[in-house]
Amino acid sequence: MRAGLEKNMILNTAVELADEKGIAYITIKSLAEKLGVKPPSLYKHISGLDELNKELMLYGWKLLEEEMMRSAVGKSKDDAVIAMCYAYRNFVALHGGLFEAMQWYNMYKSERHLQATERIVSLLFQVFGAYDLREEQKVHAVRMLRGFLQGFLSIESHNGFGNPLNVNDTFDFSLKIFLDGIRNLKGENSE
Amino acid sequence: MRAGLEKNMILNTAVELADEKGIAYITIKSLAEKLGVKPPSLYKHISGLDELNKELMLYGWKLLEEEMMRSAVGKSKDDAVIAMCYAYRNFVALHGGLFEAMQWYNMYKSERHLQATERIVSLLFQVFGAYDLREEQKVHAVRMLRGFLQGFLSIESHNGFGNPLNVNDTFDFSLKIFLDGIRNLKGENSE
DNA sequence: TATAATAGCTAATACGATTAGCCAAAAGGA
DNA sequence: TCCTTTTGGCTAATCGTATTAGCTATTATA
Repeated sequence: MRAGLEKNMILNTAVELADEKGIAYITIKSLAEKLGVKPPSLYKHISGLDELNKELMLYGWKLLEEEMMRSAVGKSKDDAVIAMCYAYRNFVALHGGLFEAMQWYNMYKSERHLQATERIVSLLFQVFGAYDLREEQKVHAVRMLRGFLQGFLSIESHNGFGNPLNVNDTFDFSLKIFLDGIRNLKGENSE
Repeated sequence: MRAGLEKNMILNTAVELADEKGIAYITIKSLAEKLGVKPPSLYKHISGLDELNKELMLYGWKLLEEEMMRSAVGKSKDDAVIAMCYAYRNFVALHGGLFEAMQWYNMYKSERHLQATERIVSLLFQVFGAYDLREEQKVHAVRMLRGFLQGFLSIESHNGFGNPLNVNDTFDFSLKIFLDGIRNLKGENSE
């Protein structure tokens, strides 16, 4: 009987592996084992470990995009921004390993990767359209938020915040400072 | 004649390798080659690739700490914060590979790593001491800044900001929003 | 039912990390 | 200076994982 592998099954298994044990445990060997198959069999579905990691990265960005989009449906301005940030945060909480993979493969700056992140950037950009901002202010705002989210969530997911103070509160605190700042820009907009 | 290796020479060479070509190029093989030595020779100085990566991570945090500290000497409040953020940014610009290594080895959450980052956190915390903030507000502020810097600089160093708009401006924009936000907290301090 | 395509397997290969064990260079003391 | 010890670098061997080659049974299909 055949195992009935599919590329998607392999990807999903890789995601599980990464989320459970960390990205370093994504190996052909462990994947094959988890799928109940011998290592060479995987090559009938993927070209190698490298492709797999890239697929994983793209899959992660796509999933994140969907979550963020879904979270912001029917919301605008601060509500939308906050919803999307929380969606990102929940995503990382649920998919720490996948999130790592998304970062790690930054290294291999590829066109596809840029496109994948670009979609999320557009999403954010769209939400900031509801604020009274100049174009370049929107770009700055999106970049700032991207940077903060990526760094903050990376640290959080690795338990890098030593202080026992509640991390949720810090997240809210940060979003508030950010959104207050964006709101205050309006006044400077007609200078 | 002996090659006269030293652990520090190996570390420095690894840093060069990482900064020039990326963290993935740090291998025993390439290191040995760059040092004009055969791979097994390295084991007389280091216990293996894993230790090397950990040393690299610690070395990076130490270097960054020094740079940040140096940058803030004789400064206080906004000036100090801005100086330290720029020191961080310059560090990443100069040591993209080392910065990657510092992140990558987050994976191996170790006591030494926590201690290494803790020193930088204290540094920031100390600077925020000059603001009129409650203790937990200081913690929040430091965390927010850490998150932002790590994420933003990671994206920047991988050329992840597609838009041609000047990235310096975004950095300044972000610091301004952050510092304005911190300053505004004062008013809420006695509630 | 015969044929073609293909998924999974075993065996073989490649390559980097690491270990074992040898030997000459350096260091240090008489 | 000569002897002894330490040690750094080397070659050869081992190990582990990725990947390829080539076979065969299963599945799809005409």
